[in-house]
Amino acid sequence: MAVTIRDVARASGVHISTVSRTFSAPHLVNPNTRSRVLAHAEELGYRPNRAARALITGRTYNIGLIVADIANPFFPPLIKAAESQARKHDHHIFVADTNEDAALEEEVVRALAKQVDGVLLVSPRMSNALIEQLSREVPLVVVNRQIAGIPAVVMDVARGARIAVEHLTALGHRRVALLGGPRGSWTSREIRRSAAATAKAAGAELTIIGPNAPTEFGGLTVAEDVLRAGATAVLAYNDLMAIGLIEGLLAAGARVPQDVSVVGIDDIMLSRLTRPKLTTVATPTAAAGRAAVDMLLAHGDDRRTTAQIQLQTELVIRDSTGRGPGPHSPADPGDAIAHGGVAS
Amino acid sequence: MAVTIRDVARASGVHISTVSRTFSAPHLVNPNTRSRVLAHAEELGYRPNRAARALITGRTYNIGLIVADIANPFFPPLIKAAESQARKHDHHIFVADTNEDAALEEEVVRALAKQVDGVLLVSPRMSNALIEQLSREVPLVVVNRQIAGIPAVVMDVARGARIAVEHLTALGHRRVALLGGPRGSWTSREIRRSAAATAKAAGAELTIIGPNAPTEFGGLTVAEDVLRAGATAVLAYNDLMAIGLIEGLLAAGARVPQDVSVVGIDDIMLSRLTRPKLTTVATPTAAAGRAAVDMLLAHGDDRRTTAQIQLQTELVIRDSTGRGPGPHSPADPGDAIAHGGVAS
DNA sequence: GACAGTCGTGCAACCGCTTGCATTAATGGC
DNA sequence: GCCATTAATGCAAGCGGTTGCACGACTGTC
Repeated sequence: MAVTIRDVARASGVHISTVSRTFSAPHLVNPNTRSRVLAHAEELGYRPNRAARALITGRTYNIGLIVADIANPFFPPLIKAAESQARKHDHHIFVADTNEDAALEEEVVRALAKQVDGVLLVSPRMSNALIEQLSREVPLVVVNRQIAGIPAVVMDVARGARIAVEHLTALGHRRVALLGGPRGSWTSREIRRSAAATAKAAGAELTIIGPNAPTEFGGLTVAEDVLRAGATAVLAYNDLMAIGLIEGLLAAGARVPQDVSVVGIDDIMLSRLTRPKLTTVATPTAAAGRAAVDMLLAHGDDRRTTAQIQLQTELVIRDSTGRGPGPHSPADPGDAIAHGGVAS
Repeated sequence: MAVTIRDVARASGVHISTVSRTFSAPHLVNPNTRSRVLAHAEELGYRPNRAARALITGRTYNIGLIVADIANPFFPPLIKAAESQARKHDHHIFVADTNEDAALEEEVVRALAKQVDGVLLVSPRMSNALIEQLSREVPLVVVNRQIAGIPAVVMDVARGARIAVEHLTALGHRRVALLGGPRGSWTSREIRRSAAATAKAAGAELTIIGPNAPTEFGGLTVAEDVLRAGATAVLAYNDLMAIGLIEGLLAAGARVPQDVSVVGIDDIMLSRLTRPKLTTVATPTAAAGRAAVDMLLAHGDDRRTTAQIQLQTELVIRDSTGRGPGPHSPADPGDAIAHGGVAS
């Protein structure tokens, strides 16, 4: 039913190989023949079947992109950037959502493996060992995870967490809570490690709460734990949790930032729109999407690239952080700070 | 390099057709042979190549899903629902983002056509004529558009718009503005038609502003137009625009809802989190995603299904709407209304 | 005018898998 | 004990393309 290369060949009075070359190696066919073939192809509405081509060339011109949860506003800008970058190279993106489920991740990678030229694994939840194994089955670029020998794009969340905690301690906070992310998240571990070190250096106490679901609900449900811990400041694994936490705190009668300061991570669009506006660590998600696609496509050429690139993060101070009970650093004017500005 | 059916056949000492049948028609092969083949397949790590299978069977077990803008929070829940529904039927979803660009939509449909069993076209921007033409090239289910002869899932936004406008006029608003959506949007036309009729019936004046980009920015930039038009109430094409509008109004010194009431459409997650919380028309996006996948898969069986299903919408009254200058209906208690409740 | 070198095209194998048909062996009926 | 069934497997064509190789027709050179 669909029009194939054979139909075009018949109409143009040439062999199928000539039609094939008209599309995949035009310089090899006589300009006259070429235009005749193109005319017939156009007329018949012929479109090369990429899947059939892939069978023999091994190139599908598709890229798989696996995320934990599309509905988490952190991912769409990354997906969008990856998609438009892929399109520039005539590739398409196959997006899959794994519902934060490590087992599903593995299944999806395997299912996609044969129909894509490579897979972008964004914020994976599975183990390093499994990722290494999968990377032997299909070219893989990992985002938000660092594994020796695997090409990766990571955000410098360690620095982000450090600056966020320094911001809080400079404001005079001495009891800080950290809302951990989901189990299996490399980012969450990085944040925890960095926040702990920074808090210690500043002589502040850090209470770790979690792991938690990286959602608004995950933040909402731990509001009581935060209050019970006596924390006056909180760094959340991501903005969604931070926003949920603020809801929970307000519902429990605590004021933000007067009673409790809250810092998120990601700087999703939402963060500018809530009241109070969220102070957060901005991560360059679109840049990460583009970079990951570029790495994957470069990957194809000089086989076994294992480059890893790190993107910078920035603290964006808005309205959800203010002075704590302790002495605050004179360098940091606290609640008199410029709102919405970018620090560091 | 990848292990194929031939490797498994060799290892098991059977013909490739037997291996093939072990996977695609197990009842045709002797249980002993089958388990031997399965054991060798497992050992070698064999996975059937779906693309190769598709070449001959015509079934790819993939579904294309095309949205205007993944970063618009309206879409992710739909995508997520579609994906999990597709997975139940062992299908995968190919997501593409067209950047609100009608020309790109066409290109993407054509590019996907051969690698999917069908395409879900969500909130298309292209013309009906073009959609009809494409539906001859690949099974298509359209979401948020009604075209004779094309299977579709639509939300009853006409009713939603009517109830929203009735809500506003009942509160005493007599000058209502409508922020139109993007050009090419069927939903936008439906809303306009319904809102106009409802306003007329209620003796209110309706000013149409737009078309606009269906984004926060699109709403932000028309805040001045709204004030200039003297409207005391606004119905926006979607929540994102409504939220942007509120920002713009606040920035211009107007209070919401005291000076201007704002109603959105979609009930995206964000709407519960802004201040004031947004009154909006909830659309069943997840249900739409599931329904669309079901229709597409059913489509395959009894060829040429042209069923169209309509999903209901509901007004969710929150904090962005309040009394207007005119007499308000006693049936509607205005700003004393239960917040967050679901009306109608 | 003979020869080497291009250029353009056709031929046929093949990518990994499915499937109609042929073949063989085992089963059962009488 | 013979024939008709049935079950299990092999054979080979083909899905829609790509590509190495061969071949013929032109070029230009001397």
